[in-house]
Amino acid sequence: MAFWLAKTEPDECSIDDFARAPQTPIRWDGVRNFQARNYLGQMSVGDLVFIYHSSCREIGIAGIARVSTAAYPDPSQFDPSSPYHDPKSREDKPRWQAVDLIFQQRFAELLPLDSIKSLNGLDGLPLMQRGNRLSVMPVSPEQWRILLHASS
DNA sequence: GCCAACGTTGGC
DNA sequence: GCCAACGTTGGC
Repeated sequence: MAFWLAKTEPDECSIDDFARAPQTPIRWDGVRNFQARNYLGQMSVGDLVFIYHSSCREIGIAGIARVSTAAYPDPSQFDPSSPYHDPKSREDKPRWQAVDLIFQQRFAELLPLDSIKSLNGLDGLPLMQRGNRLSVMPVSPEQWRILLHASS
């Protein structure tokens, strides 16, 4: 089993949206960065994903979701009415992928970015680098343990 | 294939 | 709302 971190703007999709319907998978779509897409493609059913709230008042890790469906072509790329539409994508040659995530856990308190930055042992996690824009990233088992421990 | 211009991300 | 960082686009 592998570990990941995925960013989201909570106005769009937050940990509360997962918690509200804990049995209902949410499609993680709209990823339009090649490196992030490649990581999506590496996700397996059962992998755990930190849900990170970005571009909002309380920035940080809000909880955990679980991969319920591995990567498949992101339907929004074919939809001209979607903000994620990509005219370069074709049904027989999709450029972008989505996964389905399902609720796992909501942290009692969000783990703020400030706290994350003060932790030791997270060197190399792209989130730690200033100016980093990667929206889906791998988390090593050790990094996962450190972050999970800091959240409680 | 270089690189300037442009658009987007995301913390502050 | 600002702006630094950085990915993408397009002219050459």
